[in-house]
Amino acid sequence: MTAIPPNPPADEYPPYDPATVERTWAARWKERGTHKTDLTGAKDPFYALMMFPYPSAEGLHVGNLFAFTGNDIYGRFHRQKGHDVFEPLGYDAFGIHSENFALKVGVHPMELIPRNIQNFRRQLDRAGLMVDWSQSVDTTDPSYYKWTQWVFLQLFKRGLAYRKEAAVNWCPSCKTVLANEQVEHGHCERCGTLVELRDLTQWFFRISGHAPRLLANLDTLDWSESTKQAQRNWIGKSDGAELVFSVSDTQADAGSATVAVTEEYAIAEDRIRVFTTRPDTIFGATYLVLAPEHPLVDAITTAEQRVVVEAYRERTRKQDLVTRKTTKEKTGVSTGAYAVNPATEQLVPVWIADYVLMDYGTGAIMAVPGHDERDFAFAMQFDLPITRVVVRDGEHAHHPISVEPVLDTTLGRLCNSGRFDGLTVDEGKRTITDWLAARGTARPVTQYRLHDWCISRQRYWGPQIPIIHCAACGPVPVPEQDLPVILPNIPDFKPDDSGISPLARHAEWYHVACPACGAAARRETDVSDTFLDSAWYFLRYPSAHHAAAPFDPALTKTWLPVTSYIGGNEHAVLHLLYARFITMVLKDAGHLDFEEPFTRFRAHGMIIREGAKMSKSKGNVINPDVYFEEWGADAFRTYLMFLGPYEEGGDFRDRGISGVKRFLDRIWGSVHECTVEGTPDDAVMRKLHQTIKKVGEDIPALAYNTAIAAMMEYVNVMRTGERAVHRAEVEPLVQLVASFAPHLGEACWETLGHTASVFDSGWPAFDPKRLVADTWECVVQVNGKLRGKVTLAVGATQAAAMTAALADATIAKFVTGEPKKVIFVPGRLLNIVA
RNA sequence: GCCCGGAUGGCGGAACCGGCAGACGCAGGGGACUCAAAAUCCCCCGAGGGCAACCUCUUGUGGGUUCGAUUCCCACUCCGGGCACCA
Repeated sequence: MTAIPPNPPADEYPPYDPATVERTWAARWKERGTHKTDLTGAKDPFYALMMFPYPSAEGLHVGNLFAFTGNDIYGRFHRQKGHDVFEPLGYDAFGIHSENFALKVGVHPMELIPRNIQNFRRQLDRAGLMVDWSQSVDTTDPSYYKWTQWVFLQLFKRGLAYRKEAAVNWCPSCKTVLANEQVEHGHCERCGTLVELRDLTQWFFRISGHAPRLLANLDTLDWSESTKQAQRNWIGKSDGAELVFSVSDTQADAGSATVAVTEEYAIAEDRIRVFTTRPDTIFGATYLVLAPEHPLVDAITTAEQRVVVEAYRERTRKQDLVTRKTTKEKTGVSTGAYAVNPATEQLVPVWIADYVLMDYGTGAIMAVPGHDERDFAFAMQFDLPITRVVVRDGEHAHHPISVEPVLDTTLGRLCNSGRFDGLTVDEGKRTITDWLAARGTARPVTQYRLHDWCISRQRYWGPQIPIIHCAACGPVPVPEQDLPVILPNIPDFKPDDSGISPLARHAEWYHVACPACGAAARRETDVSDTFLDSAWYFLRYPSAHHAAAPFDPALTKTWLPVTSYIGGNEHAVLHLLYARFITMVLKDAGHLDFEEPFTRFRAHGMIIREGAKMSKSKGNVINPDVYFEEWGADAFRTYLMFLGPYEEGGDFRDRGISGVKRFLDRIWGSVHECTVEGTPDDAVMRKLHQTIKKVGEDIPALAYNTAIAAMMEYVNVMRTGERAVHRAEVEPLVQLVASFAPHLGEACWETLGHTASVFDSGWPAFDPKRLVADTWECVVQVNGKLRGKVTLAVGATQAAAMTAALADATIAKFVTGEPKKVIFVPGRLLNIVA
């Protein structure tokens, strides 16, 4: 055992005290304007965007901090790499969430929100983010929502904003309409209340028309695959055909259909259009089913049947999903009407059932019970004919009725399909669609699941939809020069069950002259969805002080589209889809010259705590203030980045921070103790060059946890025992660690004698020649099993390796006789196969 | 049901393009320094066997390809996320 030299005198330099260091540097950054970006003079603009927070009363969530820190490191790194980095942040402060909280605590949102923002700002300042606060946005500021209203008008002008009476999602607790995206499994995303359908006149954005572009562009974007996949699922493309069945007024005598045709029919429309992805199975379509809300239903049902149908409609309105999803049993009613299958020209009965949905396709389906699970269950229930029209190769082709539907027909061939027998499914789809199209009873159709975006909210806390309703002129846009429509400060902002915004109660605001004809008119009282506020905020940051337009053309050209966007995947189908849509529309309107706002997007993971999701009820919510206080922002930031892969998140454990704090302590110590005497150690310098390379590769890949591990490894090598650290060994390390622990980075950089910011010091270069030693350790395997190691010179031949290996007795004893085969991978291993 | 991820020590997690499984950190054990404690520094730390040199087993399960598999292929189990009576 070697003697351990005594500890160096600890009082020769100040100990690492995060509170002092962080206070000092926060003040200096402010003083020196370190975080201000030269927006007009930037040569190499790099827009590092993070999703702006909703300033809740609870204060900054550790999830926010995790997200922002990851973005901050990315931004600081690119600044060191020589880019002009712009890292803005603002507040998404409108919306139901804020309003509900204001109602709960009985404080007006106009009072509450500025208070919350102030608290957020205090916490954000403590976190050491490189945010340029001179370019912030607050969605509730009239200078911001003026332009949100302007965006609405751009859509209105292009016919992309329209009003219609529709069954919309109504949350009886929040007392407002919700977008489809805000309904989760039939429940309100915010409060969990069962959502009802209500018929109301609402404003919609025609996003569905953009579905093909929104889908196709995804292939060109550098985004997290999971996010792109979520958008693809949500847009929901299906290729198929629309087929036409004519309704027959002839009494049918078709085999198993026993329902008599009543005399009451007054058929308004004599054709039923259905959408199918399987036109090849048309010969197996033995009945039709209409959704209860289908416009033809009333015309072909008796009063008696309508009672049943009404019950189905009621169930749909109430979103009775428990009944709908747990019972496999199908409910339906026969109408007694018949339609003509365009392929077989047979009469098929028309049914009404609530397993067919009005808001997808045409609200009517052709049922192919031989090959669809739901149709099969329905046919069994009501004794409807089942025909098999696809058969797998080698199977019997003529089952009269199959006992079970044949679902996987991807490899099959058509049967019972007249002259199309023997075609594959894919051939059948094409050939049959063409054949029917020639007869005028089919056309190829692509369906999308994406619905138009309902943007009206019957609430108070949002930007007014800038429309004036005039009896003579209809809905008239508020002239652009009259924007913004200012949100009045009213005390009674609580919504009621009427479905009308509280603002309607304020006559002085509500009544207004029509901008077109001057007649008495009334203001639109709905506000727009919060997601409209956030659908364009990234366009505003560079132009935050621009009064004449929402975004300055020159600045927009310099800074957009966004270089890098980092945020949570919970916004994969809400915010991220809407932002793409709005950008596309603004491009089409000539206001932008790009149509995709975010060149690169990465979804970060989620932080859980001790294996469980953080929640107030579990009491395991992290208050960042406590950790800032106890460990310092730098250690807290670094720990958040260390606890798992950034894109996956990780498990927060209080005790884990101590390791990171120790790591920062050791850097502090090395910087203060380092010497310029002597020369740096070769092996240490080799490790340093390897570390520079590794960290420089890991940060752009968001592999922060392994970047930190690599720096820790280096510190272990550099500071082993009590060896004297050379200045050249530690100086580049300060540059590497600075983006993780920015206050410490600056302080150490200053200690090393620099006067400018470490973030303007560049990124250290590594020398490829210094990455490798002149010998390497060769792993020796015998029959694939590790049996030993030998040290070889770089460039050693296989023969030299063999000689060295066989000289080792432990290895040699496993080699019996002449080897059959030898695998030698220079730099890696030698495998002797006996 | 369909589409994405994922499963590795007591714990969080590493592992380039198929080449030493368990880097880094936490927790744990031992030691140095100290009157003592903290801090700091050093050593050990997947399981089993052996006095030891060493040996055997081990990356959710079962197969396969390969000189060699955490990594590739096939089948399956479980967990997380998206979509879902979507025709």
